[in-house]
Amino acid sequence: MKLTKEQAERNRQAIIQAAGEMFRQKGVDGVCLNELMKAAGFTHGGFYNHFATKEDLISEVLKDSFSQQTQAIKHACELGGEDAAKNFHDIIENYMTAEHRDDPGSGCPIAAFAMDAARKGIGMQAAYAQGIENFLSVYENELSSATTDVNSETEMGMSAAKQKAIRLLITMIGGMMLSRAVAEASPTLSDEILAVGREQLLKIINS
Amino acid sequence: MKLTKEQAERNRQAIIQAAGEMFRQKGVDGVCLNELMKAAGFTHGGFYNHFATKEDLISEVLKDSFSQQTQAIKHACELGGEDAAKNFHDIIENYMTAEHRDDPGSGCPIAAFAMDAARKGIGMQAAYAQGIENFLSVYENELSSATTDVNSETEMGMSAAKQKAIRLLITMIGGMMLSRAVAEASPTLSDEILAVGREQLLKIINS
DNA sequence: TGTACATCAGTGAACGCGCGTTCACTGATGTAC
DNA sequence: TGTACATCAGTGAACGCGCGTTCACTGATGTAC
Repeated sequence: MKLTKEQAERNRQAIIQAAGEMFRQKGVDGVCLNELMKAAGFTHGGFYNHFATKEDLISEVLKDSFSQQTQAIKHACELGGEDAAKNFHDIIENYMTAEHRDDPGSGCPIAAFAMDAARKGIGMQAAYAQGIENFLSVYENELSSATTDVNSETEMGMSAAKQKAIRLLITMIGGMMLSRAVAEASPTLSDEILAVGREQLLKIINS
Repeated sequence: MKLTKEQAERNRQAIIQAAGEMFRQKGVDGVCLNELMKAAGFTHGGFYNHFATKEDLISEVLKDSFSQQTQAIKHACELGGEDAAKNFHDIIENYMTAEHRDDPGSGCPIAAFAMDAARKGIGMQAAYAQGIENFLSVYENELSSATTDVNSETEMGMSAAKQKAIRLLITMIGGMMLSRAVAEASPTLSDEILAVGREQLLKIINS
């Protein structure tokens, strides 16, 4: 039962899509190929028609997740128009929410894959680091268009825009991961972390 | 070859200690009982003389790691004396370093166990959340002793001290996890993240 | 205080299960003539 | 354009390995008399 090239490619994308959600929810080691293929609508043996190894799928998933996220941000910024401060405000209000916290599967890959990137092999970490670099330059660009003084060098040897971008990233990822880490056991604390994180992010934007 | 009660208890502590380091390095799923017991100096079969299950060990390790960390902070604050700003300055300079980043095994359990807490069962998350609550109240206490206005309520429904403590925690954990997540693939970016995180933390202390 | 017995931390082999991976097979698609 | 054959995505059983856990056994410690 060979399929058309187009159908085969759609199936491949379906596997990547399902893996993207499940890996973000449970981690790359928390998902076995059997349940993954079942979620994508296939039996597990067919996996190796599309990918050489699980490792191979993981790097495809990382590339895919990061490019989707970067595209989404760029798109939001273009839709939002010239007012960079308002664009960031919208991004933050979308990011630091209980909905995002409770649905990692369709959420931020930087928060979801940070631990796997730190612990898995250099291949995965390289894909992850590349994703972060791209993400940061989108932020930098948008920040640079907002004000003029952010283009100046700081005593830390990087542009003020990059510094601000990293500050935002640290706070988003730290807030999201911490609020997720206590979400079930201490829902109140989890909400407080989100609220403080959001307020801190707005402070950074307006600084 | 039964041992004295004292020796048996020392051996149990040796297992917890080894597990504490290895779990922080590789995650609780990244360490098998065989290598764990070998690292502690035993054969794997003896594990169940001390713990009912791996789960059981994990919660012992969490309790132990968090109490050690809390003790260390309290101790540092007492040694440092009354100057709370200087105490926090010291804590931050110790935390946001390449040494800490490159040695998670003897480092901060909040950063090391965040992902496992989010994804493993409610038991582990409860122990983790309790550890964070304790940690936050130590910070709150120290912050309250520093200034007077931090005791005021804010519009967010929590004390200014707690708000500040959460801000510090978010930035420490976000900065450490991110810098670890790219440490091998992008050492320059990893260092930049540490530097920006440190500067941001000092800014929070002095605000 | 000495003797006999129960306890229990340690050892190392074994079990059972889940996982990543392989394999023989199917049959529709795409290609060569 | 039609026919014959190679390709290849899918299926489901099987393999091999690693892991958590169990088990029979050992022998020094701790306890009961």
